[in-house]
Amino acid sequence: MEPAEALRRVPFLKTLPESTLEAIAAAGRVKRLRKGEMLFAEHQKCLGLVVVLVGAVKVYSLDRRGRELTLDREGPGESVVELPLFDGGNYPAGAEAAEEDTRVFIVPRSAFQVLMAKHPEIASQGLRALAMRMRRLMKMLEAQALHTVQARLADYLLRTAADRNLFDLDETNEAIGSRIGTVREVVSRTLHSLSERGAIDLIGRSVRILDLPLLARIAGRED
Amino acid sequence: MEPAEALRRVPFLKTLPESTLEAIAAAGRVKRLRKGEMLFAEHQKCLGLVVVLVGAVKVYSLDRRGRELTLDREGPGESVVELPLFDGGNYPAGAEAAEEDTRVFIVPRSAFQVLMAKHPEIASQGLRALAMRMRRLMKMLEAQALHTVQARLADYLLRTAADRNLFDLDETNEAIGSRIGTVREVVSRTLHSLSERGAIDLIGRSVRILDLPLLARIAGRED
DNA sequence: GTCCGGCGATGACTTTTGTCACGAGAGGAT
DNA sequence: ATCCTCTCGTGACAAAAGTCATCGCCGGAC
Repeated sequence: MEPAEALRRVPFLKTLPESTLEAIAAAGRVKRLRKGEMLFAEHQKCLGLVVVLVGAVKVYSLDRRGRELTLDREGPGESVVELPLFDGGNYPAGAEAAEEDTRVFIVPRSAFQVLMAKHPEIASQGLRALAMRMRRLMKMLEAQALHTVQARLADYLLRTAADRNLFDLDETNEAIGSRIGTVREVVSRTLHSLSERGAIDLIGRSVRILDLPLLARIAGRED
Repeated sequence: MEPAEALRRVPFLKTLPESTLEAIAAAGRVKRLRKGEMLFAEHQKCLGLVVVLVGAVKVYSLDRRGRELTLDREGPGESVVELPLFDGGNYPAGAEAAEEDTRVFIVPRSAFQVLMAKHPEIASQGLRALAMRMRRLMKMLEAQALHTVQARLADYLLRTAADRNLFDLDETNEAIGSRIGTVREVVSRTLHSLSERGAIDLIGRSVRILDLPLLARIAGRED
């Protein structure tokens, strides 16, 4: 994906005139990363506006014993942790490439600030972008604090399924664990227990939803 | 506190000219609440800009079995859950008065939007306000997912202490539990275990920090 | 082909958290 | 004073989650 095109997809930039986007695209640079390579660490100073061009970036938080919580995963055309871009603070989490040969586009914060001063609509659109992230975060927090692993995993499955009835788990149990705040063994066991309860059918890495209402109930969805 | 004064304290409004604030103050109304009375429920439509005048408002999330997680507590001059104000969605959490005879000031969202259109600096200041909340939320999420109850409680104590060496717990164990994502019994026991480990001294409801480095270590603070 | 590394499954525990039940003290209301 | 109500503390369990160790499978590297 070309930088200018990627920028055009970013929700809080897409209203800008083409010429401005191209000017911005000229002010940034591309960075290539290998899978697992760090893009930035928690507490690090803001790199600027970071947009994924190719591959994916995983945003995560670590505890000191190395256990990891995946906060987000950004694909092409998505921007990575805008937070410090807006408030001038440091990164609240770390990020690394989640795929081989990931490419990101980086525009220094100073250039972005000039842009923001000139285009006040960026702020109001940025507000929406942050608000969306915030809602996701609140859901995650609520789930961590109030739901069991089984509920969180059921929810993960429902999200991954995206209305399909049959789908593959394309993340490892380890990665799923990191997303829902547990470890690989527990993911494995819990998947099997969901299967025993008749909510899903599990063949290898493919999942068939057998009882959608049950799964939704386990996930704690009120709808 | 007078409405105009309260508005003047809100971070994303304080840059506005006095006359504008007074106009806004004239467009809103005061609502009184008794302790425990609900201000709004999760999923409810946005009331508008809500600023606490007197007392305090607790923002919380509930699971279906009634267990509660306190997300925030806003005092006089603070605004309550601005999120839906900015993105037009519904409330992501519920809120109720945390003190007897709490008073809040409510400006309908439509009036706020007119204001925002006229004063673009509200958006950029609002961005900062949301960013701050988001950082708090990320910390909470990280703590829930990766830290034990003991660590979260130690962190709570450090925050409550605010550099003092001796202080009182002015929330009940139940309320503390709701803040750190557990239940009252566990708070009680964990306080005593912190005391046994020599980190604090516990006399009634007053806490003396005996070993600050230890407490910080238990809390998982890297500094 | 053979070896290795990554991944999943699982048994056997341990630790951490949550639940239930009960008793006791403090303090306000009548 | 005498109730009530709220809150804390605690024992006894139960349940949930995490840890450790092992095994088997698969697929890629050589």
